[in-house]
Amino acid sequence: MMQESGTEATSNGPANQNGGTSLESVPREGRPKSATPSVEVTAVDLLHVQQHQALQMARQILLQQQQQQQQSQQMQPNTGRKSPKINDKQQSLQVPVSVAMMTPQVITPQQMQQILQQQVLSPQQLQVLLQQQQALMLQQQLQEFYKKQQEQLHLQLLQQQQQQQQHAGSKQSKEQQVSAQQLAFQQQLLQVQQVQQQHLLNLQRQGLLTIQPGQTSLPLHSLTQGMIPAELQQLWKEVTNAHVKEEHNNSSSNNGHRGLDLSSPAPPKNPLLNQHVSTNGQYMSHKREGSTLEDHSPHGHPLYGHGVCKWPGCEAVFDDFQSFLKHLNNEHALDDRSTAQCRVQMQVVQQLELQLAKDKERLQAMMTHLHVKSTEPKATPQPLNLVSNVTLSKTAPEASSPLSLPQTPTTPTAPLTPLSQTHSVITANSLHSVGPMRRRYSDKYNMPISPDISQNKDFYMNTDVRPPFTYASLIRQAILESPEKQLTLNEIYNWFTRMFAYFRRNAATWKNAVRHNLSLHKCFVRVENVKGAVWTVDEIEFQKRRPQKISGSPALVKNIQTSLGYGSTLSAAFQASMAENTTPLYTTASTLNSLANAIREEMNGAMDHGNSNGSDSSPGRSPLPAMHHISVKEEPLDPDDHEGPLSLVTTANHSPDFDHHRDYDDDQGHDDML
DNA sequence: CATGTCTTAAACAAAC
DNA sequence: AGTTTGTTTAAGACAT
Repeated sequence: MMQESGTEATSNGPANQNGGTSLESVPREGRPKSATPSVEVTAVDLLHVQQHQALQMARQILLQQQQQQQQSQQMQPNTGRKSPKINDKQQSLQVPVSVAMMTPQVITPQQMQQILQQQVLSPQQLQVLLQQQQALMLQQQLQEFYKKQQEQLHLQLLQQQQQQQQHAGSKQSKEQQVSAQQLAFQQQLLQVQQVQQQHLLNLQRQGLLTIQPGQTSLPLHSLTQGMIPAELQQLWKEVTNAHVKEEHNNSSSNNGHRGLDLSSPAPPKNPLLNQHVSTNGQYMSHKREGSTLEDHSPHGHPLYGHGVCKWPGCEAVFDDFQSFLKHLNNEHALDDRSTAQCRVQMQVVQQLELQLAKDKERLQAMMTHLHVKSTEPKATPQPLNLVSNVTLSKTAPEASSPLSLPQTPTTPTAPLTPLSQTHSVITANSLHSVGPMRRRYSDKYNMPISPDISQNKDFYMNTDVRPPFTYASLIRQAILESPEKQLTLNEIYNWFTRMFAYFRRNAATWKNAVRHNLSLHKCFVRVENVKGAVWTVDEIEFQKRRPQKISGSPALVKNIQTSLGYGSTLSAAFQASMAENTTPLYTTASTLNSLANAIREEMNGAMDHGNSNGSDSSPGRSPLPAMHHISVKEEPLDPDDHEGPLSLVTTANHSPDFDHHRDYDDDQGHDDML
């Protein structure tokens, strides 16, 4: 119980950190409040701040790129591809002012275009950026709309008052008119509020905005804060007024005009956009269901749903479709505003499509890359194998050549891409996500981690990521990397900390684990020494301890191959170690083990690793309780002595005094070595 | 669901 | 007396 929580805590900690340092970090974290202009922290403010952050980032990147570009193409007027505005970008970057929007947060289409084209942002970032842009634009339109409404309302009220005062007893008709107008405005106001609320809700659902439920109520005041009435009014006029005839163009280009609509909050009307968004990325789901609803509307008009006009910012309510159509024709006809909206929307869609295309492309590239790699994995491991050559003892065949080299464990080989994998299956797993740790293990069971380790050496050395290998694998690697294939506990510790940034923390935990593993696994053989003891690896045991699942996996083949070529390699290793250690009795003992095991291995041949062997391997190791304190674990008194090979091993090094005496003498003899 | 592996935690003991 | 090194046991998470 306690352990569990503790476990989770420790394991989560690192995971989180990883997330934070890596891509996951979307602009939602802590950010300075200074960005918020208004005093009270409202939902809108929060939104702004978030957006601001994201945009800030994007802008910075853009700026940098701009500078670079400028440097490269300094005096060139505008080679700009599309618009001549490119020159202005520098400006607009710092104070971006899009046509209809005034707040600095908005990224101009050009900027967006650039971001997209240059792919300076990750897909996720882009996603967020786009979403936020949309949200922001909506927000702004809402602001403007509301502002305008308020002002008009004010005006109306004033007028009304004046009129009332002046013509105290004037005609009712006039009064009625006025009050009717008033009512209309109030209604509109209400609508706006609704729209806004919906919008906010949507934002919340999208994760763009995180506020407590209670806060959802509209901070209308804040919306109007800091706005310049005149400008707003004008803008609003531009955007809202103007009625002409045919809205058909719009409906025909229907898909195009909706991104920034005020009505976006309302259930979606534009399936296309939704599609894009959803195809594109992760945030969607939310408005999906809604869209189908609108089919209810008799004619399935995309701008009409639930008796509400869904034209951006309209939300007028209609009892029947006819009146809606009429309204549509009258209110939302072809004019500057509409076209402008359409244009903007088109751009949005374009960008989304562009992004989608890019992402698709990228995905394709990734897939092909990984595929290719999986087919020709050999290419990578070899050059990198300087370090892992020790691995040879296991991955015999290829290693034979590097064997001659004295390993240089410490030299940081220049690995390829850090994330490249030897075992490149294209599963999400193989992208060994930085996140959670253990789950990946099943794979690595089968695989020779060594190449992977060496390939990603730099990566693991510098990144606080938990390596996807078991302690046993790592320990083995550490030991095998050592010149003498033996390490003291402390040296193992050091290897861990040296090779993995991850193991520079929580020392108590992982050290305990290391010790535990050393003791637990038969494959680690402790050889005593004056100074204490060194640990060696019994390759055979190591191999033995994880056969089952191998079936089918390429690793299996490799393993089998390995085992076949084993004898020679091992003997080579043996020779090497012998050469290094002049008369190391203890070494001899352990190596002897290996050798014997190797022989046994060869005898058993390929089937050894398969399943047939399961019978002898597993029983062999478990029932050996007694002889733990003996320096060489190879239990001489193995109950099931059936296995010929094993008994062979046993005979080779078992005699009790062999251990003790020898240890003694050896130690002294070996001190120099150590 | 049973089983095996891996990890983490922790108690203990012997050696340093 | 405190630390290191080893050994064990227990238990939870995962994968098969």
